[in-house]
Amino acid sequence: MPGQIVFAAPFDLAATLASGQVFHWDNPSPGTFAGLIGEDPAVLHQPVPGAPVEVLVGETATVGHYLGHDHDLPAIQSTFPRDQHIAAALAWSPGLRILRQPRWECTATFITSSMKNIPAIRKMSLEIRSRFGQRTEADGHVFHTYPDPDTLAAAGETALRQCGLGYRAKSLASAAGAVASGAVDLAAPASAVSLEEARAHLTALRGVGPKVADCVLLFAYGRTDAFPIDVWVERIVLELYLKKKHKKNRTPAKVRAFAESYFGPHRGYAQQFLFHHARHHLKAR
DNA sequence: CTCCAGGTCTCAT
DNA sequence: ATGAGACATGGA
Repeated sequence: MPGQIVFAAPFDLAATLASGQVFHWDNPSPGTFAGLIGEDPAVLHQPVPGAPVEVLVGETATVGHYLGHDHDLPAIQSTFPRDQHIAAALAWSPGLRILRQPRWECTATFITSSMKNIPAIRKMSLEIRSRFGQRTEADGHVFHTYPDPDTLAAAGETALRQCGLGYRAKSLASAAGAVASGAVDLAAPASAVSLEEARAHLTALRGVGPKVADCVLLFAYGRTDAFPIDVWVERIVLELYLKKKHKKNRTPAKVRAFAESYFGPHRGYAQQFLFHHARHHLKAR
C-alpha cells in the first residue's frame, strides 16, 4: 500500500531515475515520477534529494526493492578508492543508487541502446511499450508494460523496425525468440558463480556483447562487480586515470584490467557515479 | 546539413 | 588476441 520510504542514507530519486540505467519514467511535475515497476504502476514523489520518498501509487515494499532501499550505500562507497575523481562524483550526486530492474525489460532496452543517445533510447522504449505492451492506468496516469519475450518474438523484426530500432530490430527479435523458446534462460545468470559465467549466459543473445551484458548484470541482477565500459566510461578512465600512460597501456583490454583491479568489489556502483557525473561535466569530443 | 550516439557482429591480420 | 568497417535512425 502507499506510504513513505525512509532511506538510511541520502537518496536522490531524480538522479537515480535519470542516470541512464532506466528510460521509461515520466517526470510530470518537479519531484514527481510516474512509471511501471514491472507490471505495477508507481507514482513517487521526493520534494528534494535526501527527503523520504512518498509512494503515492504502488506498494512500498515493491518500490523499496526496486530502488535498492536495502543497499548499504555508505558501506559500498567506503570500498571505493579515495581519489579526487571519485570524490567529485560522489559529491555531485551522493544519493545515486543502482536499481533492481526486471530482467527481460532491462536486457531488451539495452539491446536497443547501441549507438543511440539516451533520449533516443527512451523514445524507442516508449514506442515499443505503447505498441506492444499492456495499457494500465492509475491515478490519472497512463502506463504501458514492457512487452514480454513471446509478444516481441511474435511481433517480429519488421514491426520492431517501425519503432525506430534500425538494425537493432534484428537483434531484439532474435533475443526475444531465444528467451521465449527457452534457449536462453534469464534465471541462469542469477545463479552463476562467476561474473564471467553470468556474462556468458547473456552474451548468447544476439545484440548482447560485453557492455550490454555488464549493464544488465548491474541494473537487473544486482551484480555490483559488473563494470560496463561504454564510450563515456572508457573516456573517463583514459582521461582521468590512464592519461599519461603509453599507448600500449590505453587499449580497451587495459582499461578493463585497470577498472577491475582499481575500483574495488562494487566497481559497478563506482562506474555509475562516475558516468552520471561525467555526463554533466565532460564535453562530448 | 553534418555529426554523433551507454556497441555488436563479422571478417581480416 | 587485436583492428577496421558496416550497421539504421534520430537527436542536437
